[in-house]
Amino acid sequence: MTDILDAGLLLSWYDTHKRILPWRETSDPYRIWLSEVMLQQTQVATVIPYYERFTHAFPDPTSLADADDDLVLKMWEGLGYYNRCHNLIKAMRKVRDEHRGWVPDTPEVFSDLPGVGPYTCAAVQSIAFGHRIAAVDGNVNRVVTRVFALDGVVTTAPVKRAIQEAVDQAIPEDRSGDFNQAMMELGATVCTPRRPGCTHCPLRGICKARDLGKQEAFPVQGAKKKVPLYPVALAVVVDGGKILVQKRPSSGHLAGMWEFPGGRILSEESQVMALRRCLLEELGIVPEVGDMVGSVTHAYSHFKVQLHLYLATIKEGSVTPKKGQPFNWISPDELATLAFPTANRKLFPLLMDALNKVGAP
DNA sequence: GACGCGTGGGG
DNA sequence: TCCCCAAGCGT
Repeated sequence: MTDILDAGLLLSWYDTHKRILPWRETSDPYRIWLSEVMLQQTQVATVIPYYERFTHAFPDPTSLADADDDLVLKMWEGLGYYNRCHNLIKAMRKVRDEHRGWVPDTPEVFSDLPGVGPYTCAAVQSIAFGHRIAAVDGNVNRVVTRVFALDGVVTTAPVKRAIQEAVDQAIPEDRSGDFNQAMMELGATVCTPRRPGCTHCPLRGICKARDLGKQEAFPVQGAKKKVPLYPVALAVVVDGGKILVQKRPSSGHLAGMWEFPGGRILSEESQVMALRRCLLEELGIVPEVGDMVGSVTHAYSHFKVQLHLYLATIKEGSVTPKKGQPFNWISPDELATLAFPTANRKLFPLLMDALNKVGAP
């Protein structure tokens, strides 16, 4: 590799063009860490309100470590990738119990914490403590593959090595944190996936992709597989003005979130049949299935669901979850106090309409 | 190394 | 409407 990323150029561009962001107004390692976790696979505009609420409710690692898991998850509700939240809680408890409440200031110790991978370690340790470690995220991948016209699939080992080498060489002794942020800021605001602003890019003079007129051809992505669509039947089981909600297992998909009971509709099975089967299997109850509340579709990262929600009452049996999952009878008002996945939340307004109709004279 | 893991915005 | 993508990590 003949050319090298010019750190001076990037830093002076950053000084002039960086956005004002809440986590850039602090030097608190905890807040910088919190922002980096929230920003994983998540856009700045989405993160800002969550960051503000978290820092207000939990101003330091110990206050987050001492908080109730369900409250923290409720505050994370809607941000997605909920294992980030669970790992964050675990990490803060380790900080409280093993590091006297202080965020570790060495990469070796810090990277041992749950949810801290290579990127987050490099970002926090460089920005908060000045360690000279290059952070490679999606933005950096895009900038570097364009500057050097790296035409292999970006997720393959040789390309990853080349990217790492390029930033390792370029990162300066001074202002390593600002260098990392400059690379990401450039990727986020100028060297964008589509229609990059090459004419006002500080690297326009050395960018090979621009020379070739093929900026948008980089990075080369691997083949994506298309996601399946699963039909799902759910029930609002009503009893004496209360409705039944169930807590998901503490690991896996949507860990620890609350939801309406139900499950996948098998082929050859009607929605109502599926609902009867699932409620018997999961909860040991035979329902009387009533009116449909409504349907919504929702796309997760790796599949889509079509949710069909029905009103129901218990005809036989009492609720005894097969896997010992916690459940709760709540008033409709209390739905807002529990952490629900967005797919379930889409059903809330439909449910309120349905309950008003049933309850009205 | 591949896959599981959310959500909202933009084209 | 649908596809792509965004400051990744754990298994």
